[in-house]
Amino acid sequence: MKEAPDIHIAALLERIGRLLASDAQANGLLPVHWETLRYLDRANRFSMTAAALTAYLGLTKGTVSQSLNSLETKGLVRKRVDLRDRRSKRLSLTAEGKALLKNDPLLLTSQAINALSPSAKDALADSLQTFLSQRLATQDRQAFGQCRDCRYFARRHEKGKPFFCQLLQEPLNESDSLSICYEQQPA
Amino acid sequence: MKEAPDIHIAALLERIGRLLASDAQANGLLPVHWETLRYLDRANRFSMTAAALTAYLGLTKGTVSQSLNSLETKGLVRKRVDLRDRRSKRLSLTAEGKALLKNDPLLLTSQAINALSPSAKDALADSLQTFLSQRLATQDRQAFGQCRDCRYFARRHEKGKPFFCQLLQEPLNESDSLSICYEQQPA
DNA sequence: TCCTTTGGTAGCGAGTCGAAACTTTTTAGA
DNA sequence: TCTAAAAAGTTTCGACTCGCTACCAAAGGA
Repeated sequence: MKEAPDIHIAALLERIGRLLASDAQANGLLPVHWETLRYLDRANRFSMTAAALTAYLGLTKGTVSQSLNSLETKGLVRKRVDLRDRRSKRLSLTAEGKALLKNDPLLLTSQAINALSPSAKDALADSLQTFLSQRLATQDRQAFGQCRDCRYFARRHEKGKPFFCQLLQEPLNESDSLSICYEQQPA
Repeated sequence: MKEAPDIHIAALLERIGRLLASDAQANGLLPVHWETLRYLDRANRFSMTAAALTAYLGLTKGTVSQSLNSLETKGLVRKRVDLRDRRSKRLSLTAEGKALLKNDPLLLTSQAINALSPSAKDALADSLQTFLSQRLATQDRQAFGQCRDCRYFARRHEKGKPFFCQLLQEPLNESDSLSICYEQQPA
């Protein structure tokens, strides 16, 4: 590996992407379904909507609506109307949905990662994260980073709800601070 | 980035894969079409068949057959029956197909890669290559590596055709040695 | 009040994709 | 040599994604 032209790395990323996508056709679910379940598992309460999911996946509203219908029919996702904004519906994983994530085909991929050396892993994670941010920024798409890395994230030093979102004016707990957020803007 | 758990890296890879796939819907072509054009551009003469492409993409024969028909109708790919083995058809890119590769959406990705430091690039290429080989091996799938990295690759020190394939008993030139091959087995 | 924006749905058409059945050609075995 | 199995591709079918357009209802301004 004496040379590493950019186009070669790009081709590797694309090829690996396809490989993972074809692995993801497990348990009768399609790749986009797995992505949806993972998103709902990791997103905070402000981001559990079809609109946020649409932005995350980079698809159109109609497509996402259909996928969610399919997942709801399968009993993996639940939709409830938001009482504050009655246009919106709040999404959540059902117990079945959460259970299914234990069989996430991504765990297979995770094992192949395990074969890398610790330093290679760190470097890989760094590079991929940088690349992803870069790529999303050039398309004016949200980063969906962790809450705690957001410019609106503040510490209040209170028990139970030690953090605070200055954008939504909402208290945050430890778990919130680790979730990914639709509104997140890197500090 | 103090921690880099395997599952996190796996999720990054999957997310980036989807991102690239949605970019790849350019020029009216679908992601799998671009992958096909790129494959035919990089494969050696022993690997320009639907069967090899099927193994490369990890899809079924039927699906690939349909994709190729679509590309042939668009005038990007040509099919000709192989005179030695009349079951087989030899694929090739048309002039239009080669020209279209100049607009490969992968070039966009390539630019985002460019933002990384040289050392990060090298590390990234290494890690991705290792990961890909690992992943393909566990599924008993071919590596599709470069001809010159194959255990059947030999040097003959003759002009014009300086190399030789000990598996297919065929002379190879410089260009052959750089192509990816269906039969390739890492040395 | 009117008008725009936002969140979501419904229907359409194109096309992937897997599965299975099928044709033709090649190869291996008795 | 005859025959059976394997290999290369094609075709058809059904399920589903995905973009697109049109649509509806709620929210927010001017």
